Amino acid sequence: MAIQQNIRLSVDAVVFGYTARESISVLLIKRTIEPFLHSWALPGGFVRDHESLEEAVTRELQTESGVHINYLEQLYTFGLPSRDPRGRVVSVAHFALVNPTNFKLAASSDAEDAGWFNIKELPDLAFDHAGIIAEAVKRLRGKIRYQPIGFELLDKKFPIADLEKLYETLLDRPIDRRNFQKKMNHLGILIAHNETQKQLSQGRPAKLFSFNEKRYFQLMKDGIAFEV
Amino acid sequence: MAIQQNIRLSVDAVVFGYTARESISVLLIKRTIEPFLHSWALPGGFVRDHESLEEAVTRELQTESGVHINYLEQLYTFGLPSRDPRGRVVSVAHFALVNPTNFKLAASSDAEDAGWFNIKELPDLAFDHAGIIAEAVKRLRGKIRYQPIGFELLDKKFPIADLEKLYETLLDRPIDRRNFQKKMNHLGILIAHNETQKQLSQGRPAKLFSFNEKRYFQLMKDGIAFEV
DNA sequence: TCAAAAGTGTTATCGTTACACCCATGC
DNA sequence: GCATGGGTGTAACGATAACACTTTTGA
Repeated sequence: MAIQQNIRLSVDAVVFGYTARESISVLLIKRTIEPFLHSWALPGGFVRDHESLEEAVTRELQTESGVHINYLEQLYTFGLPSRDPRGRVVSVAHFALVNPTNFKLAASSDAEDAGWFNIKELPDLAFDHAGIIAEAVKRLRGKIRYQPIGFELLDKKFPIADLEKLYETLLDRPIDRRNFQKKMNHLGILIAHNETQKQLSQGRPAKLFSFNEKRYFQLMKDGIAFEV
Repeated sequence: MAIQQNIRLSVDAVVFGYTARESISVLLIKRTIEPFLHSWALPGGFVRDHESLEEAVTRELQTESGVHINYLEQLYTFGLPSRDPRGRVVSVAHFALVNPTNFKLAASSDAEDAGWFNIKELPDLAFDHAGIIAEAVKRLRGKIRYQPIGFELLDKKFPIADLEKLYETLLDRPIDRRNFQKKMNHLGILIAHNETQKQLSQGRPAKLFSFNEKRYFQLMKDGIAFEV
């Protein structure tokens, strides 16, 4: 009953990182093989016979860039027959969040180079990867409406302004500091610490906060009604 | 540069239908081939070399059951190496909505039988299809929080109570009729008609409504903040 | 002492919830 | 005329939005 198929399966990952200075960035790697040799592309590769999709993504991310993944979920499967010039390759795209300050990017064997690109200044990309990133950005922007966000992207302790800037970037509009703070307090996901940020600029030093993980993950499951 | 892979790709569809009497049901077909011969399973099958994933689902649904699809989106890709006893089969599951009154189910060549099953009374299912349905139900319940729902499931004209029952079923709790109506009016997605429902039970005949499609699809894109 | 960023509270508005009586129909 | 389901409004409450002055620090 074997059905002859000529379809190969790959995985790709859209890895988002965030820093208050650099805003939201995507991890890209420079290809070392044809097609699209020397083009920027999403990290990813072919799935092996005995590994799950998630194992495949994790392996590829490890070997291509050395990131520490904080969050990983499936995004969408891209299967147009024409998306890869080598023939039929269906790719299961994934969505990942990392904190870029937690590790050094390491372009290794499979990648000529690896780097962060602001989502508003992406280079030309291999295959349909620009479309995949567009979907991932949609997902990220969408998440904000029904899940808390930030834990996987920010440092363990952070000034509340960092979180606010993250929301402002994703929503692409200004937010009232006071109301934002009130709402976060109301959600109960922030824990205040008696520490202030080491000074990196002028102005009053900011108190540091961390997430109440229990409450955070509870709300992540239950969903929130949160319009900033 | 060909990489030898022994993975086959299939598609499956979780098709939801709704009637005020029968509540939310899933379309299942009875398998005519091994493995899981004579078991109930989701409609689906292998993707052909030159068709897109969506084409593959549509084709399978057509040949296996003859449904009229009103809405189709990708759900999730299931890729555990052990999910199919025949070997490695990765399945891209889809999520579909139909109005069961629009057509007659037709079990054809590929299916011994086809039928609707209430999501609370599912039979034993082939492969990991029970898990796939569970994911689809989650998606359906989730949608209600950020998208209008009903257009693809209900008749063109319907009494508002049908829509309310749909929400009550998905939310699994009672809803206040008056507040529900006010909220729907506020959203502006309902158009009242000067017709009443043909009597099928005792009581005052209900006014019929239809959806304001333009507004409906606008809100579907923009998202809604809607807590019933 | 000035510039920069952080901390903080009140009011008005809007949306949500809770709740009960009357109306049209079939039996 | 009674049982069944449909149609409709108001008041209390809670959440959201708008808005400005004071504090701490570095230069």
